[in-house]
Amino acid sequence: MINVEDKIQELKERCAKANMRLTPQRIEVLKMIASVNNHPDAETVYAEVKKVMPSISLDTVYRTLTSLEDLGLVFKVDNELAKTRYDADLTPHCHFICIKCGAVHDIHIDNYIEAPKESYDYGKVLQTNLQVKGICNKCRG
Amino acid sequence: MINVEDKIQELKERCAKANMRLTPQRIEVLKMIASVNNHPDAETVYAEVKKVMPSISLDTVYRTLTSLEDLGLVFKVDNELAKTRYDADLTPHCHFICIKCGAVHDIHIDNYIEAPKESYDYGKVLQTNLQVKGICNKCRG
DNA sequence: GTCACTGCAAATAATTTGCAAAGCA
DNA sequence: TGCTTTGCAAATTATTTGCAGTGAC
Repeated sequence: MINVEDKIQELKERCAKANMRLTPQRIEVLKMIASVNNHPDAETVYAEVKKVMPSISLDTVYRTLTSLEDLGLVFKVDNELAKTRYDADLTPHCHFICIKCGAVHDIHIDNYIEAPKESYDYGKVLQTNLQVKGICNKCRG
Repeated sequence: MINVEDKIQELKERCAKANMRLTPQRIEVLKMIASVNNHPDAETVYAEVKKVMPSISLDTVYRTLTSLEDLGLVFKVDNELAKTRYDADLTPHCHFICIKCGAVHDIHIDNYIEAPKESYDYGKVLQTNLQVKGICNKCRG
């Protein structure tokens, strides 16, 4: 379980470091995401935050989520890329995905990645993919 | 490297089994994806296939990609979900993602997932996530 | 011959952006 | 006070869908 207070503290520090302002909207959005254990989308975050801050707008939620990701406080689940890309290589593999520019690099690994046993409880397993997210050398400058 | 001819053979067999027709559009789209080693998006596939089949339309490419995914011949890279979802848990973890309904389940694992050494050549690593794709029990019926 | 598939055009839905006002540092 | 951020509304962009004609089986 995530400690929400710690998260807010992180936000405070990282905003200061990045010359970004600590607005009540950012606090509420982060608080919401940190306190649920599912993976809400922007609309869900919006609906929930609206309960305690009725004046917030959906586009601020979108912008705030982007800011929080830039600060490294939240991550997208399976959706770093704007456009959907396809791969015909079905063997388990590994991708490095840049969260800035969306570049995808194949990473070749010797040892086979196996799906955890628990996976099979959820349904039929078709593919496993270890994704490593970060900022690529080009975007780091 | 993927053997394109084998892929087309698979397509033939799976179409027959699924009562789907083996159209030249499906053959060309699959041939294209199987023969490149990057991860093209729909627009790129379209541009490339248009060279050998000028009459093909972009929406057929979209529909074909969906069909190929249903047949288990191609997979989406980091984009199974229509809406972007966010997660504030930054510890390496594991998700089961249903390619039909988009449901996301956390999978709890004991052994830490480490990013392959090669990852660090591509840039600064921020997060690792093992994703297991498949069809959840609900969608299997 | 039948029914799935295609191409066209129009619709949809998520996300982004320009701008003026507001508020954190 | 100055510059980042917000809310509003309008725009953008990837993707989807209805429909009539076409072609695989």
